[in-house]
Amino acid sequence: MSKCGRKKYMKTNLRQMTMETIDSQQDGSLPDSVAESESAHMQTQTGQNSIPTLAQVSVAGSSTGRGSPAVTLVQLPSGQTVHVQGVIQTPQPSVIQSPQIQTVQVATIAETDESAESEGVIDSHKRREILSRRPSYRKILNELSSDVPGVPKIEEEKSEEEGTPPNIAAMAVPTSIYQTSTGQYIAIAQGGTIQISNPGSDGVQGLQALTMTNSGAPPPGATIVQYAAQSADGTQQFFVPGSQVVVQDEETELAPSHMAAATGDMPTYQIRAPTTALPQGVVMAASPGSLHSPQQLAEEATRKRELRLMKNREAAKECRRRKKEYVKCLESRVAVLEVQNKKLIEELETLKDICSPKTD
DNA sequence: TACAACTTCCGTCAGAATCC
DNA sequence: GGATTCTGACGGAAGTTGTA
Repeated sequence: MSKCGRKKYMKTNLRQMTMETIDSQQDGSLPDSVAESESAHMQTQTGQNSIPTLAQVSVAGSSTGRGSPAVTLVQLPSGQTVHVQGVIQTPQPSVIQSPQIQTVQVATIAETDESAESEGVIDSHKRREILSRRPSYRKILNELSSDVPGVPKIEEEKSEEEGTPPNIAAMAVPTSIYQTSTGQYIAIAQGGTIQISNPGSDGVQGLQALTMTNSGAPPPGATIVQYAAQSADGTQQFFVPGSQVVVQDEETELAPSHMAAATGDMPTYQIRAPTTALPQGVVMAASPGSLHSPQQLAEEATRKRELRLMKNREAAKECRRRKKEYVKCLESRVAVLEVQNKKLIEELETLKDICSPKTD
């Protein structure tokens, strides 16, 4: 198969995967692609028939009760036990009872990527909240919820909650917040203080502050800070207003007149003038009023393009991450619905046995 | 071991969606 | 209505897997 053919195959596969994920709610089986990638979550497809899948999953209902997130233990045919924590809807204990509203996570016990999975469980609700902030995803999630009576719609978000990294919320009100490709947050405060926050650490401890001491006010309009994950010499650097470069260097080569802050275990940051060509993906901010020659205009256009490309690069990464999250959500929903379907069938059989007169 | 088929990830572009 | 963000589509690179 040619490369082009492969691309088409992949795209077709992706569409099929999405459709099959939805269709599988009807036939009770997971698509191969999903089952393969999500075998750690719940792999229930064991045959071609649609019914056997339902019959080979045993449920040890360990619901924690009304109002709290229920976790259902599911025994798979292979002996593997999985925790099924409600994502969208919990398996209904009875057709008579009203549905309970929950969120869903499927986690596997004793998995090799246990840490990643448990992290997904912990952050699932948070991520769903993040997803719900986007109107497009809010719509999708609402469509998912609309299938199930009793599942609440996602309400409109409060504007003050949007876009603020949790670790920076308690600090001085910054004018700009940027997230690096390594997950760090960089906040530029009004006074020129640069705050660097590691999201994994405590909100206060993860913050590092740099107070810019360089003389001269930055040119008006130069408010963009760009970050390069790693330059060729192994340092991290980003750019601040005033056509200067803040470089993180593991070796503490201090530049006394420009050094802002480097004490203790903190990484060293230096404010330098950019002496070489900018690394890929890094652009400088310039004041619109400072452009004079056509060459400068061309450079400005190039910088704008680089900035746009870098933003789009990050946006694409985030988009792909959200898409994966969305697919996982669908897969989790399939798993929960399968369990629910099995219980309903069992209950139906029980009722049939009770109600039907014996013909002996 | 070489090779093809396949998978996964990434950057970019273009258009849609959303924001202000 | 322009600016910004999001996302589908495309193509390339690198890794994995099965096979002769």
